[in-house]
Amino acid sequence: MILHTLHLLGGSSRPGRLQRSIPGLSKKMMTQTLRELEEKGLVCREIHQIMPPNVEYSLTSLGKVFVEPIEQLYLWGIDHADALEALEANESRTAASIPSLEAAE
Amino acid sequence: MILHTLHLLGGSSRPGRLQRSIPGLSKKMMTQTLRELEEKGLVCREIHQIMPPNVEYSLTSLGKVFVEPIEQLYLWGIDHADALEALEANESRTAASIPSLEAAE
DNA sequence: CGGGATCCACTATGATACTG
DNA sequence: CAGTATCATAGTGGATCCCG
Repeated sequence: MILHTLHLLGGSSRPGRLQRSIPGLSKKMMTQTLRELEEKGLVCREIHQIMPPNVEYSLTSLGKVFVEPIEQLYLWGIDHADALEALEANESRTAASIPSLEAAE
Repeated sequence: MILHTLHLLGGSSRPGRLQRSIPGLSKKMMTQTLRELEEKGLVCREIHQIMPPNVEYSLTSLGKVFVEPIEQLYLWGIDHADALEALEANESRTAASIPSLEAAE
Protein backbone atom coordinates (compact mmCIF):
# COMPACT_ATOMS: atom_id res chain seq x y z
CA MET A 1 0.00 0.00 0.00
CA ILE A 2 2.87 2.35 0.73
CA LEU A 3 4.50 1.69 -2.61
CA HIS A 4 1.20 2.11 -4.36
CA THR A 5 0.42 5.34 -2.57
CA LEU A 6 3.88 6.69 -3.14
CA HIS A 7 3.35 5.99 -6.81
CA LEU A 8 -0.05 7.62 -6.67
CA LEU A 9 1.47 10.72 -5.18
CA GLY A 10 3.79 11.05 -8.10
CA GLY A 11 6.65 8.88 -6.96
CA SER A 12 7.60 10.78 -3.84
CA SER A 13 6.10 12.30 -0.76
CA ARG A 14 6.81 13.67 2.68
CA PRO A 15 6.04 11.34 5.56
CA GLY A 16 3.09 13.29 6.89
CA ARG A 17 1.31 13.39 3.59
CA LEU A 18 2.03 9.76 2.96
CA GLN A 19 0.55 8.75 6.28
CA ARG A 20 -2.53 10.90 5.84
CA SER A 21 -3.01 9.27 2.46
CA ILE A 22 -3.33 5.86 4.04
CA PRO A 23 -5.99 6.05 6.75
CA GLY A 24 -5.36 3.56 9.50
CA LEU A 25 -1.64 3.38 8.97
CA SER A 26 0.10 4.12 12.25
CA LYS A 27 3.25 6.19 12.38
CA LYS A 28 5.09 3.19 13.73
CA MET A 29 4.15 0.86 10.93
CA MET A 30 4.78 3.45 8.30
CA THR A 31 8.27 4.21 9.54
CA GLN A 32 9.05 0.55 10.00
CA THR A 33 7.87 -0.33 6.53
CA LEU A 34 9.68 2.58 4.94
CA ARG A 35 12.88 1.44 6.63
CA GLU A 36 12.47 -2.01 5.15
CA LEU A 37 11.70 -0.67 1.72
CA GLU A 38 14.71 1.57 2.01
CA GLU A 39 16.90 -1.32 3.13
CA LYS A 40 15.84 -3.34 0.11
CA GLY A 41 16.46 -0.42 -2.16
CA LEU A 42 12.88 0.19 -3.23
CA VAL A 43 12.60 3.57 -1.65
CA CYS A 44 14.95 6.48 -1.16
CA ARG A 45 15.00 8.72 1.87
CA GLU A 46 16.22 12.26 1.59
CA ILE A 47 16.61 14.67 4.47
CA HIS A 48 16.34 18.26 3.38
CA GLN A 49 16.22 20.05 6.71
CA ILE A 50 16.63 19.14 10.31
CA MET A 51 14.60 21.91 11.87
CA PRO A 52 11.82 21.87 11.08
CA PRO A 53 12.19 18.32 9.78
CA ASN A 54 11.71 18.02 6.08
CA VAL A 55 12.08 14.53 4.68
CA GLU A 56 11.13 13.14 1.32
CA TYR A 57 10.62 9.51 0.40
CA SER A 58 10.72 8.56 -3.22
CA LEU A 59 10.58 5.42 -5.31
CA THR A 60 13.92 4.24 -6.62
CA SER A 61 14.17 2.72 -10.07
CA LEU A 62 13.98 -0.69 -8.42
CA GLY A 63 10.97 0.49 -6.47
CA LYS A 64 9.29 1.51 -9.68
CA VAL A 65 9.78 -2.00 -10.98
CA PHE A 66 7.96 -3.41 -8.01
CA VAL A 67 5.20 -0.90 -8.25
CA GLU A 68 4.22 -2.26 -11.63
CA PRO A 69 2.67 -5.56 -10.53
CA ILE A 70 1.16 -3.82 -7.53
CA GLU A 71 -0.61 -1.37 -9.81
CA GLN A 72 -1.81 -4.24 -11.92
CA LEU A 73 -3.26 -5.80 -8.82
CA TYR A 74 -5.03 -2.60 -7.89
CA LEU A 75 -6.41 -2.30 -11.39
CA TRP A 76 -7.55 -5.88 -11.22
CA GLY A 77 -9.30 -5.11 -7.97
CA ILE A 78 -11.16 -2.25 -9.58
CA ASP A 79 -12.20 -4.38 -12.51
CA HIS A 80 -13.35 -7.16 -10.24
CA ALA A 81 -14.99 -5.28 -7.44
CA ASP A 82 -17.81 -7.77 -7.73
CA ALA A 83 -15.55 -10.71 -6.94
CA LEU A 84 -14.12 -8.84 -3.98
CA GLU A 85 -17.57 -8.10 -2.66
CA ALA A 86 -18.40 -11.74 -2.98
CA LEU A 87 -15.56 -12.37 -0.55
CA GLU A 88 -16.45 -9.73 1.95
CA ALA A 89 -19.96 -11.04 2.07
CA ASN A 90 -18.67 -14.23 3.64
CA GLU A 91 -16.20 -12.59 5.94
CA SER A 92 -16.66 -12.21 9.64
CA ARG A 93 -13.69 -10.02 10.46
CA THR A 94 -13.46 -6.62 8.87
CA ALA A 95 -10.99 -6.92 6.06
CA ALA A 96 -8.53 -4.29 5.00
CA SER A 97 -10.18 -2.50 2.16
CA ILE A 98 -8.47 -1.36 -0.93
CA PRO A 99 -7.22 2.15 -0.36
CA SER A 100 -9.50 4.32 -2.44
CA LEU A 101 -7.86 6.13 -5.26
CA GLU A 102 -9.24 9.42 -4.06
CA ALA A 103 -7.48 8.89 -0.76
CA ALA A 104 -4.52 10.68 -2.27
CA GLU A 105 -5.30 13.97 -0.56
CA MET B 1 0.37 -20.27 -2.87
CA ILE B 2 -2.38 -22.78 -2.27
CA LEU B 3 -4.59 -21.27 -4.94
CA HIS B 4 -1.68 -21.15 -7.32
CA THR B 5 -0.66 -24.72 -6.64
CA LEU B 6 -4.20 -25.93 -6.91
CA HIS B 7 -4.36 -24.28 -10.27
CA LEU B 8 -1.04 -25.79 -11.21
CA LEU B 9 -2.33 -29.22 -10.35
CA GLY B 10 -5.18 -28.82 -12.77
CA GLY B 11 -7.70 -27.09 -10.56
CA SER B 12 -8.10 -29.79 -7.96
CA SER B 13 -6.11 -32.06 -5.73
CA ARG B 14 -6.20 -34.31 -2.72
CA PRO B 15 -4.85 -32.81 0.48
CA GLY B 16 -1.77 -35.00 0.65
CA ARG B 17 -0.64 -34.17 -2.82
CA LEU B 18 -1.34 -30.53 -2.30
CA GLN B 19 0.75 -30.42 0.82
CA ARG B 20 3.63 -32.29 -0.75
CA SER B 21 3.53 -29.80 -3.60
CA ILE B 22 4.23 -26.94 -1.23
CA PRO B 23 7.33 -27.81 0.78
CA GLY B 24 7.32 -26.19 4.16
CA LEU B 25 3.56 -25.94 4.41
CA SER B 26 2.44 -27.55 7.63
CA LYS B 27 -0.69 -29.63 7.80
CA LYS B 28 -2.17 -27.14 10.21
CA MET B 29 -1.68 -24.14 7.99
CA MET B 30 -2.86 -25.96 4.93
CA THR B 31 -6.07 -27.10 6.55
CA GLN B 32 -6.64 -23.72 8.13
CA THR B 33 -6.11 -21.90 4.86
CA LEU B 34 -8.27 -24.32 2.93
CA ARG B 35 -11.05 -23.77 5.44
CA GLU B 36 -10.84 -20.04 4.90
CA LEU B 37 -10.76 -20.39 1.15
CA GLU B 38 -13.73 -22.69 1.38
CA GLU B 39 -15.58 -20.27 3.63
CA LYS B 40 -15.05 -17.47 1.13
CA GLY B 41 -16.17 -19.68 -1.70
CA LEU B 42 -12.87 -19.89 -3.55
CA VAL B 43 -12.40 -23.57 -3.02
CA CYS B 44 -14.70 -26.54 -2.91
CA ARG B 45 -14.25 -29.51 -0.61
CA GLU B 46 -15.62 -32.88 -1.62
CA ILE B 47 -15.56 -35.97 0.52
CA HIS B 48 -15.61 -39.14 -1.51
CA GLN B 49 -14.94 -41.73 1.14
CA ILE B 50 -14.66 -41.79 4.87
CA MET B 51 -12.46 -44.86 5.27
CA PRO B 52 -9.90 -44.56 4.02
CA PRO B 53 -10.36 -40.80 3.77
CA ASN B 54 -10.56 -39.52 0.25
CA VAL B 55 -11.05 -35.80 -0.07
CA GLU B 56 -10.70 -33.53 -3.03
CA TYR B 57 -10.26 -29.79 -3.04
CA SER B 58 -11.00 -27.89 -6.19
CA LEU B 59 -11.18 -24.32 -7.35
CA THR B 60 -14.67 -22.90 -7.64
CA SER B 61 -15.51 -20.51 -10.43
CA LEU B 62 -14.91 -17.66 -8.01
CA GLY B 63 -11.63 -19.25 -7.03
CA LYS B 64 -10.60 -19.34 -10.67
CA VAL B 65 -11.24 -15.62 -10.85
CA PHE B 66 -8.85 -15.01 -8.00
CA VAL B 67 -6.25 -17.30 -9.44
CA GLU B 68 -5.88 -15.05 -12.44
CA PRO B 69 -4.08 -12.14 -10.80
CA ILE B 70 -2.07 -14.58 -8.73
CA GLU B 71 -0.83 -16.28 -11.86
CA GLN B 72 0.04 -12.91 -13.30
CA LEU B 73 2.08 -12.21 -10.22
CA TYR B 74 3.93 -15.50 -10.55
CA LEU B 75 4.62 -14.80 -14.19
CA TRP B 76 5.86 -11.37 -13.27
CA GLY B 77 8.17 -12.96 -10.73
CA ILE B 78 9.62 -15.22 -13.37
CA ASP B 79 10.14 -12.35 -15.76
CA HIS B 80 11.77 -10.26 -13.09
CA ALA B 81 13.88 -12.77 -11.25
CA ASP B 82 16.65 -10.21 -11.38
CA ALA B 83 14.64 -7.67 -9.43
CA LEU B 84 13.74 -10.30 -6.87
CA GLU B 85 17.34 -11.28 -6.46
CA ALA B 86 18.20 -7.65 -5.92
CA LEU B 87 15.88 -7.79 -2.94
CA GLU B 88 17.13 -10.98 -1.46
CA ALA B 89 20.66 -9.67 -1.63
CA ASN B 90 19.75 -7.08 0.98
CA GLU B 91 17.71 -9.37 3.15
CA SER B 92 18.85 -10.74 6.46
CA ARG B 93 16.08 -13.16 7.22
CA THR B 94 15.45 -16.01 4.84
CA ALA B 95 12.54 -15.00 2.71
CA ALA B 96 9.82 -17.29 1.45
CA SER B 97 10.85 -18.19 -2.03
CA ILE B 98 8.56 -18.51 -4.97
CA PRO B 99 7.36 -22.09 -5.15
CA SER B 100 9.13 -23.53 -8.11
CA LEU B 101 6.93 -24.53 -10.95
CA GLU B 102 8.40 -28.00 -11.00
CA ALA B 103 7.33 -28.43 -7.40
CA ALA B 104 4.12 -29.90 -8.70
CA GLU B 105 5.08 -33.46 -7.89
C1' DC C 1 -5.04 -40.58 5.27
C1' DG C 2 -7.47 -36.29 6.61
C1' DG C 3 -8.01 -33.33 10.22
C1' DG C 4 -9.27 -31.63 14.89
C1' DA C 5 -7.44 -29.99 19.65
C1' DT C 6 -3.75 -28.19 22.69
C1' DC C 7 0.21 -26.11 24.14
C1' DC C 8 3.50 -22.54 23.64
C1' DA C 9 7.33 -19.68 21.87
C1' DC C 10 7.47 -15.86 19.00
C1' DT C 11 5.98 -12.01 16.40
C1' DA C 12 3.43 -8.17 15.20
C1' DT C 13 1.17 -3.99 16.17
C1' DG C 14 -1.35 -0.25 18.58
C1' DA C 15 -0.83 3.00 22.36
C1' DT C 16 1.79 6.11 24.74
C1' DA C 17 5.47 9.02 25.92
C1' DC C 18 9.70 11.42 24.60
C1' DT C 19 13.34 14.04 21.56
C1' DG C 20 15.24 17.59 18.52
C1' DC D 1 7.23 17.48 11.99
C1' DA D 2 9.86 13.11 11.80
C1' DG D 3 11.27 9.60 14.44
C1' DT D 4 12.57 6.48 18.46
C1' DA D 5 11.67 3.72 22.63
C1' DT D 6 8.90 0.93 25.60
C1' DC D 7 5.10 -1.83 26.92
C1' DA D 8 1.01 -4.67 26.84
C1' DT D 9 -1.48 -7.63 24.11
C1' DA D 10 -3.53 -10.09 20.40
C1' DG D 11 -2.37 -12.97 16.82
C1' DT D 12 0.57 -16.71 14.41
C1' DG D 13 2.22 -20.99 13.44
C1' DG D 14 4.90 -25.17 14.57
C1' DA D 15 4.99 -29.35 17.42
C1' DT D 16 2.55 -32.94 19.25
C1' DC D 17 -1.07 -36.12 20.31
C1' DC D 18 -5.53 -37.99 19.21
C1' DC D 19 -9.47 -39.93 16.34
C1' DG D 20 -12.02 -42.53 12.72
